[in-house]
Formats: sequence, C-alpha cells, structure tokens
Amino acid sequence: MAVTDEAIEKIKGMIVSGALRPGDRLPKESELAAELGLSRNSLREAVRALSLIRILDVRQGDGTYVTSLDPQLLLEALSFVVDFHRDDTVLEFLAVRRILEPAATAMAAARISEQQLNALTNQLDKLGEAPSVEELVACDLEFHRGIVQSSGNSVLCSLLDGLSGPTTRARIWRGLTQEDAVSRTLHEHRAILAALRDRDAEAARSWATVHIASVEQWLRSSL
Amino acid sequence: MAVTDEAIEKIKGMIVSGALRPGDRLPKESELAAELGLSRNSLREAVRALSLIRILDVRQGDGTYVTSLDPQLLLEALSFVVDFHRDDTVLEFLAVRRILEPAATAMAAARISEQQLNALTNQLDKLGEAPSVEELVACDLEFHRGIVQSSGNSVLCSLLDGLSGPTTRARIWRGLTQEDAVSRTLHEHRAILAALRDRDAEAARSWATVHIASVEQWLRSSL
DNA sequence: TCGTGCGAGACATCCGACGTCTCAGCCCAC
DNA sequence: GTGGGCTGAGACGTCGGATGTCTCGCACGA
Repeated sequence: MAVTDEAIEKIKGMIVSGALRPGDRLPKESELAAELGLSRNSLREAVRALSLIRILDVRQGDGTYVTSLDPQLLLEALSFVVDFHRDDTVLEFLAVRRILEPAATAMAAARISEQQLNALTNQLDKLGEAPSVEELVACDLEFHRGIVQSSGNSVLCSLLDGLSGPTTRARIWRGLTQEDAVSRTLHEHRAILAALRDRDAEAARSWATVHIASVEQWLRSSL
Repeated sequence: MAVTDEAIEKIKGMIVSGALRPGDRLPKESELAAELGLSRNSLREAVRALSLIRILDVRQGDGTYVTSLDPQLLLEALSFVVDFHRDDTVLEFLAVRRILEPAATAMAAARISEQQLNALTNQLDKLGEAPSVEELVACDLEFHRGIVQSSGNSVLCSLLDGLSGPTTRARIWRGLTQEDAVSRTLHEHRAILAALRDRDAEAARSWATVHIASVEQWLRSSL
C-alpha cells in the first residue's frame, strides 16, 4: 500500500481508537509526517483527502483539527458524491427518498414543536399564491428540511439532505413544463403541515408519499 | 479558495459536464497541473482526495482514470465515513436501516428470481442449527444483501450496505449476551424467505421490520 | 483598559529530482 | 511464424527544501 494510504489509515485509526478525539488538534504537519514516517508532501495528500470528507479541518496559520464528527457533517460528503450521478440514476435516488421522506415525516408528527409548526406555516404563507418556480423549489427544500429535522434523527436528516440535491434540477424542470405542478405542490405542502399539526402520523406519511410519488411519476413518464 | 480546492471543483466540473466520462483517462499529472494552473504537488492532493471517494482511480505506472461512477462504487465511500461514528450514534443509523430494509425487502418480493430464492435457501441451510455467533452475523449480512440486491435499486443497496457495517459489532455483541438471539434470528430469516417465496410483500416487510426492531430494542435497552 | 503592531508558528504552494511500477514493443529462441 | 522474455519510455510515488500567506498571542503605547 502506498505511504499516503497508510497515513490515511493510521490517522483514521487514531480517531476511531480514541487517541484523537473530536476537536483535538493534530501535531503540526512536519511532526506528524516524521511520526508516521513519510514526507510532509505525502502526508498533506492524506490530510487533504480526509478534510474533503470532513474528517479533518485544516485552518491555515493555525493548525489541523479533528472535526466534530457529527453525522450531519460527515454525510455532507454524501451530497458531493451524489453530484456525480447523471440523470439516469435520479430515479433510483428518488425511490430511496420516497422511502425515507414519508417515514421521517411520520416521525416528525410525534415530535415537532409548536414553534417549528408556526415557522413552517409562516414560510408557506410568505410564498404567496403565485411564486416563481425557483422560489417554489427553494421553499420546497427548506420545508422538507424543517420537517425532517423534527424527526430527531440527524443521520436521517443528513441522508435526505444529500439525496434531495440531485432531484432539485428535476423538480425545477417539472415546474417549468407541467402547468399544475406549482399549485399542486402548494396544496400538498399545506396538507402535510395540517397533518403534522393534527399529530396524525399516518396522514403525514401518506401526504409525503403522494408528494414525492407525483414527482417520481412525472419524471418516469418524461424520461 | 485554495488552489487545491479549486482543482477539485474543476475536475468535478469536467466530469459532471461530461468533458470527462467514466473510464476516461486524465491527462498526465504534469500536463493537467499546467492546464489547471497549479503545481503537480497541489494537483496530486486534489487527485488523492477524489480517489479516496472513488471518483478517480490512479494506477501507478499507467495513468489516472475516471471510475465507472456506479452508485455502488461511490456510496462505498459512505462506509468509510460511517466507520468514524461512535456507538452513541449507532441507534440513529439503525433507525434509518429500520426504515430502508423493510421497504427494500418488500420491493424484492415482487422482483426476486427463483434462482436467487434458491441461493438464499441454500445459504440458510448451510448454516446448520447451532452456528457460531460470527458465522451467524456474517450470514446475516450476506442474507440481507442478497435480498436488497433483488430490490433492483442499486442506490438503495449501497446505502444499506454502508449502514449495515457499523451495526455489525452490535449484532455480534448481542449474539454473545442474549441467549435466544441466535435461534430467533434464524427463525426470522426463514420467515422472511418464506414471505419472499410467496411474493407476499407485506409479510416480507413486516418480518424485516420485526427482525431489525428486535436488534434495535435490545440495543436501546442495553445502552 | 483597550486597541494596534509585531513576530512566531503553521499551513499553502511551488520546484526539481529520483524511485518504482506498468505497458508496449522489440528481439530472440523455439 | 509464434511465444516468451527483456528493455525502455511514460506515468505515478515520494522526497526535501524554499518561500508565501495566514492566524494567533503577546507586548507596547495611547
């Protein structure tokens, strides 16, 4: 194995074993390089790779630190990976989202706070009757993110965040080409919110399913 | 932004835009570095980072290539990320798996082939009545992977693969400390298989839920 | 006491050199 | 003519050092 890969494994090992804990500062590059038995250049490749996936946080002029290792932070890397997928796999991502989002919405029904409910209501009100497609899609993302956060599962939340990205373009496209998509989306959002306010997990789940299925159906028919 | 980060974005852009396609070979390091306007060292950091998450495949003595970009390959990086999570977030991962796995199992009920059903049967038969805990857990992973592959969604499959890793230890631990866990697991596997053979999606979904919920419940009570 | 300026420390980037590996083409033996 | 081994070009792997840039903490002066 290449020395850089070894270094990646060793640093990973130090973190997993607990020798390095979240927030800890690593030895300076030259010291760590000597410690692991490689050059600073090669070590930097390892550090750079780990920082791309948010394991390490390098701050110029300061030092290199272990991140908080929050699921949210780490799964952020997922969206980077997902960006590489072409449209032909969007359906598969959407299918997964169709599984997760209703479940998250149902979970949220039991846990969402009054405050959060009001915030979501305000958000929908603010959008008005005839928003632009871009506004609608942005609001769509924000609306679902707010709900999923209330599910109380940060892994679930990050995963959905990552999966929602690639379907964004598809949703915009849909809004532009399907006439009643905008009004239907607005209606479905209201219905989901109402179900959450009623603490009706099953209704919330169903509306969320309908919401995503309609996008899926449209996408399937137009590919 | 740092030049290396710029390079990462540019390479990503070249792939997403289609200028570089799966399997394509990149210009040699020195050329690409000149093209992107940075040194070979800095470029190498970018390439190393992208190869860690399986976007690029560098072969010493040969060249650097774009990988197949299969969802499977890219989401493999997920398991690397997931490795960093401590036991305190295992429950959240398990909760997500509890959502996805039953859905995948239900999907498989409609699509799984006779051949695959027979393979799964053989696998369970081969295990015998009183396997060791390690054998059981390995078989468990294999069994579920086989089913999820039959769901026909490679994104879903890879995601579950990534999520199953971190709970492996927990399952072994359970097998060692809970007496009837082994026999109960064997029984549940048989039940899932029977439901699949009957093409009964709902039964398959329910058994899969039960199967995971029992692990979840045990884990929750023993933390 | 507060703000500014300076300097040490750490990462960012680059250059050039040499080692190692892979592949393809040439040459020789069969 | 064909197969196998050898060799050289090309590409990645690794290294050491030099210089630029940024951040933080401390000392100084208003």
